[in-house]
Amino acid sequence: MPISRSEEASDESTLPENAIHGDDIGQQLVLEGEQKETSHATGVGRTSEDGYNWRKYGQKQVKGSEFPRSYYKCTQPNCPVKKKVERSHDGQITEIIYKSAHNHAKPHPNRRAPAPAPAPSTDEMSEIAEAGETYDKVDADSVWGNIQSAVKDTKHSLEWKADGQERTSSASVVTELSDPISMKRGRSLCMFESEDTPELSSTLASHDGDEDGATQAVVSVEDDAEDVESESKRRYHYSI
DNA sequence: AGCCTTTGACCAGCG
DNA sequence: TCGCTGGTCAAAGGC
Repeated sequence: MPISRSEEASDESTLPENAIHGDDIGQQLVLEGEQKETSHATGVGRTSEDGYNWRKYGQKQVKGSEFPRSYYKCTQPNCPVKKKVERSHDGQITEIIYKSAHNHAKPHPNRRAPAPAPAPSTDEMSEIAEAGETYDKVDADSVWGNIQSAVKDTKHSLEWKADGQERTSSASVVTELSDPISMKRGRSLCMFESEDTPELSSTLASHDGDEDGATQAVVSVEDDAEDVESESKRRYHYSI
């Protein structure tokens, strides 16, 4: 069931750029909430959790987990990014694995694509190109570099009986900054690392052998169901 | 009309 | 070599 989170919107708007800058080899990981990603149809609202647009291209029941894993691709034309998402029966995301890095800027929240035209192509380009400085501009809009929004909704913890590994999941938040820039930004904003971030374990693995510069970011969302209330807190003090 | 989700089948890697 | 598993493709249907 779709939990209607209040907002994807807010997510998006609040969730800013976890973008990475293009070539970086980036490593990024983002944790998303669990909103249903797509409101469907053409239009706005397809951006999900991390602000990018994703298209689901497959789903499969994997062995270790009792929940199916979904496969998504970034809809941006030349963006190689893919992500695997596992979610529990209530729609809560239990794990997200990103592969590769976006080579484009994050689409604007209310806009589908970066607008091909006229305008400014500089915007996104510049972000990619000179992230550092441009960020400032961008910042105006979105302010922080890359945080992830969290997951919320923890209803119960489920047990992953997997083969041996057990994990309770429900959701939690993970904040991870891998980009220097973001780091910097994060720091200046003092937002991450909420003191109450429960246990979130995130693993980041970069394989550089895989595909050129391919990266994989694994985000495991585990958490204590009991923290439900901390959710709000968890929302990271995002304050500008 | 366009794009997305769903779902079964196919393919490749590994033990 | 065979079987298993994970990942991707592609057709059909929906919004």
